[in-house]
Amino acid sequence: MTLASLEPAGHSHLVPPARLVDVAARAGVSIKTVSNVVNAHPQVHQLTRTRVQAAIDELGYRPHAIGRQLRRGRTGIIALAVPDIAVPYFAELAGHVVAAAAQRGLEVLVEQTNASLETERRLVDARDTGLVDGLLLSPVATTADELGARAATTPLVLIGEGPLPPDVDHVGTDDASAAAEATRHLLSGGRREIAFLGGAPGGPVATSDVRRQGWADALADAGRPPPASAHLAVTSFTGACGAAAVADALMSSATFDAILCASDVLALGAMRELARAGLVPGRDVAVVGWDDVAFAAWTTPSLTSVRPDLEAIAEHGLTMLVETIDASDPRKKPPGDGQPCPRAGRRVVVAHRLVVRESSAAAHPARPPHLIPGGIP
Amino acid sequence: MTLASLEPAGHSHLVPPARLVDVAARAGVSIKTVSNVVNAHPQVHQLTRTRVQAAIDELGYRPHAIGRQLRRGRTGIIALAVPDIAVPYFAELAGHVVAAAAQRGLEVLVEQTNASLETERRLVDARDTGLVDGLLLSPVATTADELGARAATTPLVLIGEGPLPPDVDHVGTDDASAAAEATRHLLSGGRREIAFLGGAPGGPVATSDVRRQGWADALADAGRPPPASAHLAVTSFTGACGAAAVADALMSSATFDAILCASDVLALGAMRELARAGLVPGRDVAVVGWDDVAFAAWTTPSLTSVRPDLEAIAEHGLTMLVETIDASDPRKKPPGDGQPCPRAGRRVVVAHRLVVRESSAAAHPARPPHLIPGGIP
DNA sequence: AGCCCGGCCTACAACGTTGTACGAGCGCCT
DNA sequence: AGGCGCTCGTACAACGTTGTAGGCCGGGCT
Repeated sequence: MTLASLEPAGHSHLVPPARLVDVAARAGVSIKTVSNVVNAHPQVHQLTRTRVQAAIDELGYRPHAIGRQLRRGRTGIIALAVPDIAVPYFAELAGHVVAAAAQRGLEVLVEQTNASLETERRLVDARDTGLVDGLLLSPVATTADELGARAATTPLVLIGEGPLPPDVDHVGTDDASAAAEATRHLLSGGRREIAFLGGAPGGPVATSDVRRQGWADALADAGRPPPASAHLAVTSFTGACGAAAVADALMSSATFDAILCASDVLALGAMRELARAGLVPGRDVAVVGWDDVAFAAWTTPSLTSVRPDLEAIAEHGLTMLVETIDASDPRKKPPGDGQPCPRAGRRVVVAHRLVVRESSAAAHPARPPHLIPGGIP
Repeated sequence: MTLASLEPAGHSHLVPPARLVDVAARAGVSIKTVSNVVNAHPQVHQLTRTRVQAAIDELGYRPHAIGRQLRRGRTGIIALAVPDIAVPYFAELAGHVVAAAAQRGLEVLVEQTNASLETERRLVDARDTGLVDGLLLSPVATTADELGARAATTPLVLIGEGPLPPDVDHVGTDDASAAAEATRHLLSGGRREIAFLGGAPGGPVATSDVRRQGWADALADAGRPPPASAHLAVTSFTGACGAAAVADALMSSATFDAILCASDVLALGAMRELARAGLVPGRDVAVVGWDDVAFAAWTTPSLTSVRPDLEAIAEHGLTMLVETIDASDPRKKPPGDGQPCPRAGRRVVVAHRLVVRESSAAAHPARPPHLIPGGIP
């Protein structure tokens, strides 16, 4: 054994990485035996195993992912497609998806659709085949509609709300119930004129429609169906749009003492605009956000928000996706192929929770809630 | 031509996708000719090209990414490794990286290191070879130190601040200057006791050290070197830690009329704690954040913040990475190999800008700045 | 002694693509 | 008419891995 043979795995980039054939030559066995050692196949004698392992360590051999993928027909990579990874909600979702994927030994490729139909179609059509094993897609409404007709060339699970096609797997929360729950919370706090801030009805952001419906239903149930002026519409889920919509509403002399917002970012913009108009959010106007992103707990006043169980969404979405991938693998024959292929159009509804904070304090408190010491839940 | 041959590319998942050999058979040419058509090689007769293209369209052929990658020795995928993609700063960074990568026809694999040394080492050591062409890494300090010694098996560019090894490419902002600039801004607004809120000195988050130094230097230059009590230390960059550190400082009767924070999230927690203690952020205590993430413009008061040019970081980081990838490709010989390989230890410093908002208003204004109408920049 | 069987290892052939080298056909020039 | 060069297309061999089928060898059985 030479000294050179003992140098650590880290080698200059001029030395090409070791392959199976290199290890095989050094250990004096066939490449298949090395492969068997690497993959912990039992059919290798203990002595041989030790010798091969030594060669592997000496050469710093690492399996080459691409060769392996080509042979196995799997990449171990799934794609996560969201409109914009910089949006806090999608970033937090991605965090959970990446973590859940890592637990399963999968890698996550992030795609940004910019809520563009064309981009989403391209992803679903899987222009380059085989790059990813499956796709986790947060679709805009129109694409979701299409998906029923279009056959996906790659396993697919949808994330989010809206009118979804019946034959594609999907995981999300029950947003209508959540919106109704948030609305009832505001009513029970003595709020009487509750506005809804979100995407325009029938717009590209279907999420808003479902939440808006839950809000309208809850108000109708309470005997106070909302007037048209209580719908505050935005074109995108940004602080600027939230503030602008509230500014418009204040200008048009619409009256409200609470706002249910379709996202925390919108809520933040709304609270800012209220303050700018001399109204104290949480006292004069209650505000409820959606998503419960990290900053919601630390605004002033802190933001009441609907918190979807993102971990469960990631977990169930990934589980379904992996099941579909396994089932669609043409190489592996289904062991018990009796069951009629459960992989079409499953719906998983995960939990949500209304996290109550200062921004939705009961009407007319003794002191402005955002100044009450110890007010943090 | 049968009817079936005209059916669109979207096929059932039971039909295996078309390969080059299928197209070749249908067009009556060799697979290499099909390959030449797909890759737009000029050596194909126009007539043949048309015939092959027809066969491609009829079969809905898409190149198989893995086979291609194996042959070419490239995957077209780069990894972006950040401590936590859910943190707004890293999410926004990722957004720019993904966008810049898409422009270059590259895909981005997101890895979360959880600021763990072990995870970062694993990524740099490239356990599986060949999966990604290169790595964009936002390291914790200790790993960065190691990188000089450890030979990376994959092209590598570092993002961020701190004591970085001299022989690895790096892109970031001049945080010391930015901190000094922010400090001078506070001084010029009449602030006298300026605290710094960030990671503990010498801690794992090297970013804090550089910013802290710039702050301390600026104060020293102004003849007011900061006392030890002006260092507010956190263990992680969360709203909770920011609030707790400020609470501690208020309790210990440290005096300050301004806080320079190492991140916007910390600043948000700090502002909340100030408000809870009855102090109005932006009036009684000025607050400056860092990163200028999306929510900074919409808090109340809106947050003055140091905005690094994330787009430039993504752009330059990716450019360097692609250059290194190209240079380290063993198959392609350097055309003019005269220059001595520029791919080691380059430093790129991108611009930053102090975005002044309400939270750093001048001391003792006539009215609380957060109530001034039209106060939004 | 001959046979079978199980343990251990190897040869071969894919997975789908593309660079290299060469060959067939054709027109043009001498 | 024969040789030359050009255009277009093909055969082959990789890239690195792993499933399948089969081979060799020793021990236990008849």
